[in-house]
Amino acid sequence: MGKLTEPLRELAENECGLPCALEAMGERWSFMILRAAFNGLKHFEEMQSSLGIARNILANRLGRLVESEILERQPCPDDRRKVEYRLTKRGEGLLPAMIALRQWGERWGTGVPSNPELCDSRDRLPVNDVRVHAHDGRPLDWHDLEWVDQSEMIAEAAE
Amino acid sequence: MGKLTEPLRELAENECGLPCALEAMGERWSFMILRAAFNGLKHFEEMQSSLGIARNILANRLGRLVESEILERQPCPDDRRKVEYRLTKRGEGLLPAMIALRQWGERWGTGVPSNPELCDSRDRLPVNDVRVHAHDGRPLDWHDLEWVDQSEMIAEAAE
DNA sequence: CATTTAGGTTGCGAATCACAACTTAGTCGA
DNA sequence: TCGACTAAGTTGTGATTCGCAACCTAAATG
Repeated sequence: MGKLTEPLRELAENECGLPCALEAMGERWSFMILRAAFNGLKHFEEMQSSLGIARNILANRLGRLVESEILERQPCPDDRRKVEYRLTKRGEGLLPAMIALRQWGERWGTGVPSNPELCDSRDRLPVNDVRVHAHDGRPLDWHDLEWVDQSEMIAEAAE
Repeated sequence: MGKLTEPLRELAENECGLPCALEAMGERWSFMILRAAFNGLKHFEEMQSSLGIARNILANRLGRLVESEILERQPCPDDRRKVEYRLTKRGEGLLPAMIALRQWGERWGTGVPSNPELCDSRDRLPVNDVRVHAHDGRPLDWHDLEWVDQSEMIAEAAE
């Protein structure tokens, strides 16, 4: 991933999904709220007391997450005071990013052995570390990566 | 991951690597600076002009990333004005999280087809989507996950 | 020796955060 | 049916942080 010609580097940096992801999830608390949602918390008061976040900030973040369609806001029919915030498919798509971050924090953070551990519910064995994998499943590191212009690939294939 | 008994839920939320990861990477620009580092940018001015970030903010972030030992700050011997910021192993460990975020942004963001594409340099084929995998390699989704208390597992195994 | 470059620092107004108090609508128990 | 309580916010206020521009210092360059 160090082998960039100049025009490619420009593209790689500007036409990248990262800024877009950060626009939705880059603010303080957003990831903590997402984690709470993954852990099954659905209500404002639940999240507020669990996270210890200020109420106005929580209201603002929930609003933004709903706007980004990461959460879905639905008033409860049985108790009309309550509101349910539920993960959308888009929100569920953030699972790998969240777990990768969490695992990094556990690996390189305080060195806590992390208990309870995240497991496959089928066999209750711990999940693998989240990694980048090649097309054929080989795990890849930074130096195995490269930016490839797909239009060039098509041109090459045509030769 | 919704099947938490109350004490387990407490643990899962408080004894979690996520807050620790966010302490290091949760501020605005941190991930963009990390991406720049992965793309081979090493110098202050390079990053500043590439990212369009304010100089004081960049200085502050680089300082924090060095403090967190995600980047390493080394004065260049050949030109003693220059300073090199290099990824540490700890910093490289953030690759999966960054790629996962980037892929999410590409998938759910503007819908841009993302060109150039991140590829395995060995065969120049696009990498897989970053996912959570079980111990045996099966890809897992949110509902396949569960928190397991390892001390309980040991107790169970002893039976 | 004057100019340019690299990597910052400083000052200041604008935006965001955090804490507490208040509000509004709906529920519950007597 | 009425007072107490709960859920989900909103408002006000001070403390932080952000972003921009200008400035600074040491080193290289011509």
